Amino acid sequence: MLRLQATLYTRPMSGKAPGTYAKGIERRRDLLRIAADVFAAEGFEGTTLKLVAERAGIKEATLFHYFSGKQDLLTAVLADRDEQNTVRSGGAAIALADLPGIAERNEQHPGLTALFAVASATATRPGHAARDYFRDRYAWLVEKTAVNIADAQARGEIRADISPEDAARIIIGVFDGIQLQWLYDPVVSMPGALAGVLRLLEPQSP
Amino acid sequence: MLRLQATLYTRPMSGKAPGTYAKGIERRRDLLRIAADVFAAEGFEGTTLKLVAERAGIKEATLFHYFSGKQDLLTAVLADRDEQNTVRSGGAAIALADLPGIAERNEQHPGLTALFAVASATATRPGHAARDYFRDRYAWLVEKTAVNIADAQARGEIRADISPEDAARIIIGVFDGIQLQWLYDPVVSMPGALAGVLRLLEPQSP
DNA sequence: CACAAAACCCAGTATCGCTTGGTTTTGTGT
DNA sequence: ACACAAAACCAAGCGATACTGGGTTTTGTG
Repeated sequence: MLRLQATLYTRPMSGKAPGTYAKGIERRRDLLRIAADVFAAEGFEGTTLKLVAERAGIKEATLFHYFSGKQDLLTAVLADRDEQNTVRSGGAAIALADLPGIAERNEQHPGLTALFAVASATATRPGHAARDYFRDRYAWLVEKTAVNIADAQARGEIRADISPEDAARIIIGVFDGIQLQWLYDPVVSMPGALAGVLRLLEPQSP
Repeated sequence: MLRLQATLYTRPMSGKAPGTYAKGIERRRDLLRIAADVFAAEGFEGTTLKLVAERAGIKEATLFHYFSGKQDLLTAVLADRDEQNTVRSGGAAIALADLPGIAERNEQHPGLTALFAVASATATRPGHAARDYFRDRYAWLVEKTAVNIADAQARGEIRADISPEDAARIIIGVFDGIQLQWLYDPVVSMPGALAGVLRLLEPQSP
C-alpha cells in the first residue's frame, strides 16, 4: 500500500452519534491508537474486540458505541493513519523521487504495512464495507501520480513514449507488489525496486 | 498473484491420514473442487465449513478428517490450482511475452484472483500456516523469471543496465499490484500494464 | 472372512462479533 | 443551580462458527 495522504474522506463514521463530549472524543482517539497497535500486531482475524476494549479500559459493548463493528474500526484506523500522514507532510503531493524514501519508512512498520496489504486485498470483494474507501484512494493516488509524471515528462525527465496514467499505475503496482515480496523476504529492498523502476522511466541517455 | 505452476510442493497435507481408500481419494478431490468454488464466491471469511460440507454431502466433522482446518483447506485449494496449472502448461517455464496472456486469463476468474490476493497478503504474518508456501512460491517465481530475463538480455532483447533479479521482482510486483488495481476498477487493463512494463525493459531503439 | 484402518457422524465446547435494554455520567439551556 | 437530554457506559445474552472427543459404520486386505 502506498501509505500516504488521502484527505478525500471526512471519515467512515459509524451510524451512531459518538464523540461529542470531551470524554468521548478522547476515548475515540484512544481506541484508534490502541486498535492500530493490536491490528498491527495480531492482524485483522487475530484481533479480538474484547482485547481492544480491555486495553482501553472499557467493556466490549462500549466499543460498539464508537464503531459499528470490527470492519468499521479497521477502516477508521486506516483512514486515521492516512489523515495523520497528510498532516505530517503538509498535504503536499508526493514527488516521484520521494517514493523510495516512503518505502524506506514503511520498512520500519511491518505490522501496519501487512495490515494495509491484507485490508486492501480483502476490501476488494463487491459489497465490502471498505471497498469504496480503497477504490477512491487508488483513483486519487493514480491521478496525483499521473500529474507528477506528466510534469516530469514536460521537463524531459521521463521518457515520453508512455502515457502518464500507464506509468502511474505501473509505479503504484510495483509499490504494492514489491511490498508483498518484502514481507516474505526482508532481503528484498523496497527502495531499491522503486528506484529501479524510476530508472527504467528515464529517457534514453545517448 | 502470478497464478502459475509451482510444483515444489508435495502438498501441505493435514496431519491426519486420509485419502488412501478409493472413496476417500475421490471425496478429497470433490472437497477441493467445491471449496474452490465457495472460497471464490464468498471469500475466506465469508466461507463456512458447514456449507462446504453440505455441498459435498458430508457432515462438517468429516471435513476435518481430510483437512486440519479452514486455513489448511484454503492452502490445499491454492496448491491444487497451482498443480493443475503446472500440468496444463506441461511444466514449461513462463515466457516473458506470455505474461499479458496470463493476466488476460486471470481476468476471467475474478473470484479466484481476489482469493489469491487476499491469501498471499494474509499469509504474510510470521507463523501463518501458509507462509512458507507463498514464500517458496515467490522465490521460485523470481528465480525462474530472472533466468528468463538473463537469457533475453543475452539475446539483446532486454536492456542490460538492470540486474535480472531486480527486473524479475519489478515484473512480478507489477503483476500483483496491477491485479489489485484491476479488482477495484476493471477498466484497468492488466495485460496492458504488463505489456507496458515489458516495453520499458526493451533496449533503447535508435 | 477377520480385522485394522479409513470414512463418517453426533453431540458437544469455546470463542467471537454483535444486539438489547438498560444505568450512570456529562454537558447545557434557562 | 438544577432539570433534562444526550452521550458514555455496561450486564447479559444470542447466534454463528471453527474445531474436538468419542464414538459407529464402511472399506479394503492378508
